[in-house]
Amino acid sequence: MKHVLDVLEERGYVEQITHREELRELLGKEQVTFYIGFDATAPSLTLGHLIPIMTALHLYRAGHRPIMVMGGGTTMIGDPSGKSEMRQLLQPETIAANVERFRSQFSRFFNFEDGSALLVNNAEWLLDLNFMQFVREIGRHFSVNRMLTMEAYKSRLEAGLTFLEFSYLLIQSYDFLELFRRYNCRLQVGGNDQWSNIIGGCELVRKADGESVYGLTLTLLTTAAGVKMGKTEKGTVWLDPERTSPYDFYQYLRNVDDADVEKMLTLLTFLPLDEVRRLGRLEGAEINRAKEILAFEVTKFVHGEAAAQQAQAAARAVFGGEGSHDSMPSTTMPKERFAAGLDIVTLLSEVNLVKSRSEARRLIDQGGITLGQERVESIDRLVTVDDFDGSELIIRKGKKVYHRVVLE
RNA sequence: GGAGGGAUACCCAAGCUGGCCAAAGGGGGCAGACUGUAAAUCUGCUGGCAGUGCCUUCGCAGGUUCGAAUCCUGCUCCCUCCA
Repeated sequence: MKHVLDVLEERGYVEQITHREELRELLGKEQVTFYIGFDATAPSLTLGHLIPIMTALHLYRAGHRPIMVMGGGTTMIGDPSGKSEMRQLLQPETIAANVERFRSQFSRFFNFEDGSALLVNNAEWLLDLNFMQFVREIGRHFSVNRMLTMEAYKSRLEAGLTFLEFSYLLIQSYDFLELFRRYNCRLQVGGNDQWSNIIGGCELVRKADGESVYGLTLTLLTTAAGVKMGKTEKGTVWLDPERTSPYDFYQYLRNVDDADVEKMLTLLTFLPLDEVRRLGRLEGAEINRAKEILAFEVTKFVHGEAAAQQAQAAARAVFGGEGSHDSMPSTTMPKERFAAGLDIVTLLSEVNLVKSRSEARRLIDQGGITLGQERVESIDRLVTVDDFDGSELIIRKGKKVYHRVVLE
């Protein structure tokens, strides 16, 4: 069996490692406990979080023990790394609520029941820290001179950095020490923007307890154009189906740039590399096949097979013209509403296809609305029962947004 | 605590010798054409309501004025330098 570090490197997850050879040897000879921390700044994990999750799973499958650390404590501070301005401080209740969401989302991917994987919240040991004690025992190991030269703070040293945030590095470093002491955790994995924080932790454990621990950073999910992946016009692509429906999730992946397909397949699926390479080589319209596989596999991973099947069927129905429309977003409206004809602008805003009536007018003026097969030419267009195909009417906005109105 | 600079629409950023400002320009986004549910390109749109009129908007609250993003007062937040 291939060494797990080689697998991670081959698939392009790894950005930097502290002591590569030592770590490789350690991972090869015994079960290693490692941790990945997650900021509890949002009420759901996002597409980008799949990178650390996939990495953890690769290690997990190779027999190592993951600790998924939820930042119930660290989020009280807010990591300034790479940020150009200070984050809004979150309320403790909000953080606690976010942590609970994460807890259930992580449970999809790991088995926390049998102890093969652990789920912990750093609020447990951070919230009640005593400042004097902390500064004396932990603070003395950190050089401010050194911290000031760190790339992660560069933009902040120009724009302003408060001590609150500057202390973040110590807090996260302390996490590593705590996890090392509690669980013999010897490896911290994180996004590449976490490099400074991770090194901080490694050095702290070394200085405080004289033990060797390691750090490994991951590539960030970006498009070929260098833009952070997982952001859309509607905002972030969430893993929570209530925030990003499985259909939209599927569509997001189905529509990635040609140039990104191979990378996404490598990072976000478990498909064998030779298969990924083969799919990545497809040209022209053929590459759509690879995109379908990407979308299906990742949706299945996150939302389960049934949801993935449904999303795929819905997408094919809409774009391929076959299959049923059942999974399309739809609104049920009473038949009487259309008896005298309902004006198109009102209809569009009632089914939430537009944010305002002005937007609806604009859209229609520009030929962006289609009812069934017919493009709407006038903003005065009345929609009647005759426009329905049986009891349903498919409204299309632009090329990709569909909505079904069902009569009742 | 003292001195100076700043806060403009989703973001960046003009305007700030008062009316011609719903507010230049860029980015982003949306729509159209071309396509492969791609990229690139070109075109249009991008506060709300309503057929060219009205309403809300230029950090917040007041004031001056026929009229204010533009002038005055107070407040909040941010930055820089000094203590």
